[in-house]
Amino acid sequence: MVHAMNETDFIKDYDPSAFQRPSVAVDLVLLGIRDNRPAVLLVKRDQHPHAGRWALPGGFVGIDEALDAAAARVLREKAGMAEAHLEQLYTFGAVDRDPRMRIISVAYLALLTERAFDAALSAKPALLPAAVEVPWVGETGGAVNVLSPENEALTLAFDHADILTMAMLRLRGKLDYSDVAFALLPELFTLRQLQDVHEAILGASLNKPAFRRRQLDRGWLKATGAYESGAAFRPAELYRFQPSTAD
Amino acid sequence: MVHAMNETDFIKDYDPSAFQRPSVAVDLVLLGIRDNRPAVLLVKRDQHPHAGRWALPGGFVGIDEALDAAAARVLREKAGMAEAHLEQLYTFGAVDRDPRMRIISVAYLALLTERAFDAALSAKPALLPAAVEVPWVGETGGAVNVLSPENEALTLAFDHADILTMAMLRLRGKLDYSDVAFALLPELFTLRQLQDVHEAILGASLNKPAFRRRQLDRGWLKATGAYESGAAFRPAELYRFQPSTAD
DNA sequence: TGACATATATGCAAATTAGATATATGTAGT
DNA sequence: ACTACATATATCTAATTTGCATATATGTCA
Repeated sequence: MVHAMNETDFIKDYDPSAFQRPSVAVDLVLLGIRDNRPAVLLVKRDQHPHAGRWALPGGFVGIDEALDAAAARVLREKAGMAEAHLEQLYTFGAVDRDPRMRIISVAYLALLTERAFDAALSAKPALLPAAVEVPWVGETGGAVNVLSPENEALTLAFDHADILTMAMLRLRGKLDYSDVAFALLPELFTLRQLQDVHEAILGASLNKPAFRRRQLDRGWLKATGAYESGAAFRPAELYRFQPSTAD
Repeated sequence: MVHAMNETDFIKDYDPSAFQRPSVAVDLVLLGIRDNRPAVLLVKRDQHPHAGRWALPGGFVGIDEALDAAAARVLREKAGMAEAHLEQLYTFGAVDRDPRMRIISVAYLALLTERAFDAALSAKPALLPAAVEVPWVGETGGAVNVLSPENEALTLAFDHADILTMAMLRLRGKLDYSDVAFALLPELFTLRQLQDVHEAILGASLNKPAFRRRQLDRGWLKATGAYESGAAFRPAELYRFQPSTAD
């Protein structure tokens, strides 16, 4: 970034409220699948607004930091995680979403494998793994319910319930035309595991042969020839996600 | 918004760069269909970065202004338009997207009927109606080409070509599962007009009976019993968009 | 060795979609 | 008034996709 000019020289031409700028933050929906249910990692607020409530981990965007970089940094700092599927979700900019001051929040969706989810919990024991339920309302889904490990309903801080709702609906919407599901699975997985992930996100059960056919026809799955181990019955073949050559 | 506390009391606890905040702007993709092709309204930059280039109309977000409100204001001020379908698109936050200073831009997609598009042009003659082409690349689409009325290729200012590209791809993606197409049509329209809009956005031609069936089965169309006039052949029935009762 | 649980494969009916074709209905010209 | 014409609208059939049931395969474990 070029800071050669004196900012004030031109800011006034463009931005009458240049010295009353909103702050910009990123908030992360750290999503994984646990026990075949969607789960998010939350942090407990210990300060003024909504103190004691659970919230999405977030942080302010540095003046010389790209949005994606800020999201990656929060992922690193708050979840101790080097990498994860990270995609921008939506930007929340209601004036009073934070009672302290004007904060515009760019929400990101981070998809974690079960391993990564648990690793984050170990690295940051203060994180709460909360189950997420998305009721079926009018063909898509309604506002989410967030449940603590003890199955208590949680009220999230700020507008974080809205953010989480949007994350879940977005995930549902993208599920069958994109490759997001694979971000929730380990390198090698069985078709059953893939179906479990889909069912967890959709909150519905799917027809097995049809699901299998669709997935295989997609051309994204590469059979490894290896099989799962430890099963008390016939083991399933392990597949690997391989983005199609055309894309 | 509550400004009761002195901001500096708590900002420092949360934001180490509190006094070096990015500016937040909104940029609008004002999109309509002209001559069965997608078109956007652009403004000419007369100042420093990218002076002379065409850009998306935009404006800074006021400290006490919601993001959606800022977008609506820009729509009003820059396009002289009271209302239009307005939806948030994506937030662009690369550090060097503006060489002057750090500006995070929340892009909005505004869908205009042909009438509204022309009205904006009359109200603000400085606006340029530019045609947009989205080449088919790998199943979805590639970077857009923007053409002036004289068919010259235009290079947009800043990262506005990226914004426009995302707008077009988003529109394509939503076209057949959402009701966006109706935002581009007048109150009353024929099935042919609806199909024309779809074809313009997809950049492909569709099968007529199949399209007709799908649209009618959706339950969003209400036949009026009235027919178009002025056609030199059999006039088509006029339909009205009626959101389904379930949603 | 056989019960068992699940993976995998196959088959078929139902539903959806694509495409072609036929029919209807307005305008415009003679 | 009649006919050509262009397009709307309706109908029909084949192809494709999907849902679901059933059959077969293959591992563990008692």
